[in-house]
Amino acid sequence: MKRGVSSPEAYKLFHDGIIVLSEIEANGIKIDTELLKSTIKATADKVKEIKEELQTSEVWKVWKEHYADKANIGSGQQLAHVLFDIMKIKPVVFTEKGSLSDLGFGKISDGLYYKPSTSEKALQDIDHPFVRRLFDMKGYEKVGGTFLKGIKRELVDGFIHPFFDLHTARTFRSSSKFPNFQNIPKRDKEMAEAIRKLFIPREKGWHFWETDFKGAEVVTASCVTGDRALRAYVSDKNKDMHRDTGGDLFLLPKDSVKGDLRHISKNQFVFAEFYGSYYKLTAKAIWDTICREKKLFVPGTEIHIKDHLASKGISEGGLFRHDEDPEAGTFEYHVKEVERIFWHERFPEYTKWKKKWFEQYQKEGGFRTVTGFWIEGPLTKNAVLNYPIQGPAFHCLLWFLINMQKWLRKNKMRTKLVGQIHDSCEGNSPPDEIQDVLGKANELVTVDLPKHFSWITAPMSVEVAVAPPDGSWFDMKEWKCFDGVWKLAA
DNA sequence: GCCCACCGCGCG
DNA sequence: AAAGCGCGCGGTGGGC
Repeated sequence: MKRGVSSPEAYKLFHDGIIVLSEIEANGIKIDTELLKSTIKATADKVKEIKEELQTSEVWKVWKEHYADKANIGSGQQLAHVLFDIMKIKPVVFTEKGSLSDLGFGKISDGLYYKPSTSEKALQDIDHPFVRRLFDMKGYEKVGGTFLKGIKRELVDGFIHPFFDLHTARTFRSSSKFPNFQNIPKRDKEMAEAIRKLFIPREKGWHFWETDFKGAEVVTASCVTGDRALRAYVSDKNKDMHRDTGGDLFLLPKDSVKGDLRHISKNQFVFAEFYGSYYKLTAKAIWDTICREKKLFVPGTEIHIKDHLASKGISEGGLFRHDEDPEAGTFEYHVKEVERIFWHERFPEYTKWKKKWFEQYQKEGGFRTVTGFWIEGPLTKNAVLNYPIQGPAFHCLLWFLINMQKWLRKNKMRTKLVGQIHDSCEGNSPPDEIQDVLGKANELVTVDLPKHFSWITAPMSVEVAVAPPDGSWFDMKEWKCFDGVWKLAA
């Protein structure tokens, strides 16, 4: 295939893909409008209640004295001034862009200074009731202002019809808007419940369901890079790279790494490294976490992980300065070694691929994904190494949507696809179709997909979640297949 | 009143 | 040299 042009296969995937996405848009997704109304009210009340409470605080008094009728509790700039100038709290995190002669922290160049950040993460160590409560309020404002308001605005006859675009993402992923269906709260349980309860099956007695690709990007990375160790990890359910890497990070036997420690290893080291982070950033994030969390114990004991590391000679985090080498005996120094093991001993073939792939990009000015898309132009190194994985992982889902829709039509099913989130598909089914639909989903992913994409050289699998009849998106529980019958996993 | 950059934050 | 990838959206605040 000619460089500079996407392949006919890539074109066909997006051609068929945009049609199925338009059908999903037209289907739309049903909203519990009565619950929407009451949730909007409850959220607004909560915001009002907390705001009034905040306005009785000493901090607000100071704030008011300085800004008078210009005082705005939603202004980050004002908050920064109150906390860091008036109250003399020492800022530790700064925003990306500078400001001309602003607050005078950390000079960038003449007259240009970094601004202290007022994000929740930046302020998490300020143990002040006003600050804590302020972020409670911001949470409810986010729910009400972005999600509830967005749903209400787009409501048509009790349905919303989020758009799914294929022309915006540089990686050849999709995006969604009006409202964005791909950023509905999930991790924060209270937020998740407030919003996901609103999404209900389109007909009485039907199921709301979701199929997810298991580890979509990791499996794709193993195929794209050809790293055999990574392929072994995603192919064998008894192997676990987050656990093994956690053993290195926390100086524990691999078998003992589970729960929170595994979670930290996975999200703050393994995934961060795959996205191109490096030891100073990952070490700092992990050290901050273990200093903050009082209940992080060596599994099966009451020894805090920090004390455990101290017993191994690591009692300092380090300076985490990008212009200085870490000092021996610090956590930063230790993570540097864990990083070396990760890339040079655990995944050496991935490392070779990264080097080769980036050099190839520098020579050609572009590259082609395994799915045939041509990507070119000025890109950062991390982008060059991430795009060829992020795109194809989504293309697996897009192929799934196309072929699921084809099968539904051919068999005159009543089941409807109602949404898509990068590696998951949401649908609604009558009870008499749910078994066939889940069976077909499983077959498409495990059998048909690897036949279609010859680059898939590691097993793809689905995870399935289903709500009881009339249950909402929030009410879904994991289902598994037992002797050919899909049912509640537990 | 409109536009824009920036920040912050929700998701994968 | 770069330093965590990809999105959409709401609010603030400055400029016109």
